[in-house]
Amino acid sequence: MSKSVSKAARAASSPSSKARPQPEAQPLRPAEGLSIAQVAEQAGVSVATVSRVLNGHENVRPATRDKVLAAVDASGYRVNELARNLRTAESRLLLTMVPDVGNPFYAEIVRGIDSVARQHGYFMLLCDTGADPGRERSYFDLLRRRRADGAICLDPATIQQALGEASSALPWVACCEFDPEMGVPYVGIDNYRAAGDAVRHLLARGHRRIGLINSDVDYLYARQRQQGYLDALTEAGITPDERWRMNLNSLDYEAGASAAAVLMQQPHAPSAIFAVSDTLAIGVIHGLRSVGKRVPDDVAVVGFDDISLAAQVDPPLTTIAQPMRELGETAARLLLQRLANPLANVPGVLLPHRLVIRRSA
Amino acid sequence: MSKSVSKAARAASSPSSKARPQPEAQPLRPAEGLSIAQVAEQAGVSVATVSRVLNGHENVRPATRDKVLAAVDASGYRVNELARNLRTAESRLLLTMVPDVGNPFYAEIVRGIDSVARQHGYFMLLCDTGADPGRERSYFDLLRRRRADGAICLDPATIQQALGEASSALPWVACCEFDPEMGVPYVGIDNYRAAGDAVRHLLARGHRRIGLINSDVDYLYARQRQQGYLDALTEAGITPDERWRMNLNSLDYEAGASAAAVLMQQPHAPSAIFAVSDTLAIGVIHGLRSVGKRVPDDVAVVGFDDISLAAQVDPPLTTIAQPMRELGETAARLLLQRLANPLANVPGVLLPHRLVIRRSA
DNA sequence: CGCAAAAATGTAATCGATTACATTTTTGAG
DNA sequence: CTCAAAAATGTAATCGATTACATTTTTGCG
Repeated sequence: MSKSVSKAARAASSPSSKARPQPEAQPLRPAEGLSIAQVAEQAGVSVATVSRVLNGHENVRPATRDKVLAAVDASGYRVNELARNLRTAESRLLLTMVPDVGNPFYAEIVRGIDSVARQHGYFMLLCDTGADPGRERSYFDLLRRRRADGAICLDPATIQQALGEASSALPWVACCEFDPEMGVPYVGIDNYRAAGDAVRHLLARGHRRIGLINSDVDYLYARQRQQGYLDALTEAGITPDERWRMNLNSLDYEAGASAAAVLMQQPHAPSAIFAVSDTLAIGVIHGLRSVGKRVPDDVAVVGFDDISLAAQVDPPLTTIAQPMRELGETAARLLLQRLANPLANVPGVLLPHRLVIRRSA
Repeated sequence: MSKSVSKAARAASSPSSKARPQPEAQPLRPAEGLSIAQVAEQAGVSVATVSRVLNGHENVRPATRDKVLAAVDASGYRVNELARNLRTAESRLLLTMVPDVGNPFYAEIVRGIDSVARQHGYFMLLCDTGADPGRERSYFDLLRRRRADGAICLDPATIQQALGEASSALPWVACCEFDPEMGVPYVGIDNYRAAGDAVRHLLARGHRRIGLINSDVDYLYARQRQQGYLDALTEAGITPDERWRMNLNSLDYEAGASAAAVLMQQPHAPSAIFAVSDTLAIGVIHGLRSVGKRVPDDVAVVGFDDISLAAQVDPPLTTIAQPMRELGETAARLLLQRLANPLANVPGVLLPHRLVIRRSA
């Protein structure tokens, strides 16, 4: 485990900013596997024929095909995809950038992507962007280095950054966070309307002091949801109070819990809280309980996403359901479309959301 | 989106059992990127020199290095890793097989793997084994096809199958589910002791009717935990009742909820339940509540794993903590060790567990 | 300054597949 | 049976890097 790490290896090179560990003098791994040439010899045909059989081309006589297949079976030959990939100039890998696989919302989207990718013969290269703090070099470089054929980005921070640069020429798709103006294909929901729906539900229940626990307003989705929240209040004749709003830079349970506790310390504390993610909302419920508030009797809570856990907590969470699986599947399909036809302009897609009323509000 | 899928493409070929979509007559994508040769020309040196600069080899005069770097910067050249990988015979990809990324337990392990892999210049190829029902062909074939350099398997079902076959020659590591006899490196915890600890905690609280909600006993870890449970009861002078035990083939919340409901319908229902995963346990709490039982007053619950959510539910979950992050990190390190030195025999590693007492028991 | 050793650079083989194009074999109409 | 067209197969170029080995340049001691 003591590989020497070279100093240079600048630009053009490997993961993030680290230098690529050198193979250390070893005389290139002595090709362990069989090559197509050996199989061809065994079968008494040319490499071209073997390749044709393996790739299911037409124009191979059944007898020949059988000979080849027999040789393949006998030798246990497996295609070397490294070589195939170089020749066909595709990696058959789809890069998926997630801020946090641990967040069940993203996990479910990832499954959607994975399933569509597999159906089309692609595998998924997963990058947990949050895990790597020193992410100077853009992950999109992986595309340029042919590490992946295309990318799906779920991380709002990375998406923002990419939209800022001129990355729109690269084959990628934005998911959940997007800007319709930028010409980058996207999937998402109507965040403005969704947030409005959540707030209107609380208003209908008689709440007038409604808090918002949001993520960083640098993100478009956060601004859209905030605007939906503000407009819904204003339309109901309520002047939003800035002290009801909080912005967090994390979506995990703990963040929600402590934010709720803080919010409740105010003199005119809200009687309802809208959190922009279920993980936050679940933390909020926990935080409220820890300061002696009951949900929904003292404070109502509405979440966002409808992760599978939302129905299991106590009280079951009222939330805005996002079609996570479909978001992932659609993102993958858009990307594949774009790969198949780089010129066609791929549309943006908005999927429907849905208010799921449970007991927390 | 209408790629024709070839019929043949047997053996030796692409993902799972599907045939690889044909490139469809297109005359091989016209090399979009710059090649090292072009950069070499621009810099007025040979390709070898460019390569040496890019890989940080010694013996390059600073002036030359600068020329090359300038040419690289000017041209925006990026290494084609497809070509590099073929030449160096490594994909720099680590395959990670998970039964379900949606399960927070696995998600956290995945992060551990990812972080170590990245530190060593590897990326992670994620396969959600559960997502693909028709997984006839072994995922380990991805190793033989050079799609990945090594694999970490978290899926007990896949591990069992792999241990059955003679896959021990392939560079892979088992995580969480393992058999010390098989010569395959592994990381995990002492399941027998851990389960015993959980049960003994419940015994100490005065419980005598203790239920077990377990996964399929085909899995070693499930058998080990069951044995730990049984022995702990026996040692306390209690004859285990078979009706207190349930085996599920899913670990998700719903499975736990309905199992709990079933368990409570019996005449001599348990006064405590030990579930072998926190997701199950959280479902159990929910299920108990739905049949009118309070936790921990009517029924105590102990979980397993200590996912971050465990502290956030109501009541906070007493559980056996597994060092998830470390499990993942260790698995990755063992694998890298094995890759660096294929001959050395890599040891099995048992990491410590810990009983975390909260309010559910 | 001369010259051997060391350092820098270049040339070309190589990794293992795919496939354009050339060649051979098969087919079947007359 | 003949022969042109169609089908099957083979030959060799190619993808773009890495690197062994050959060659040139630099270094520095006498």
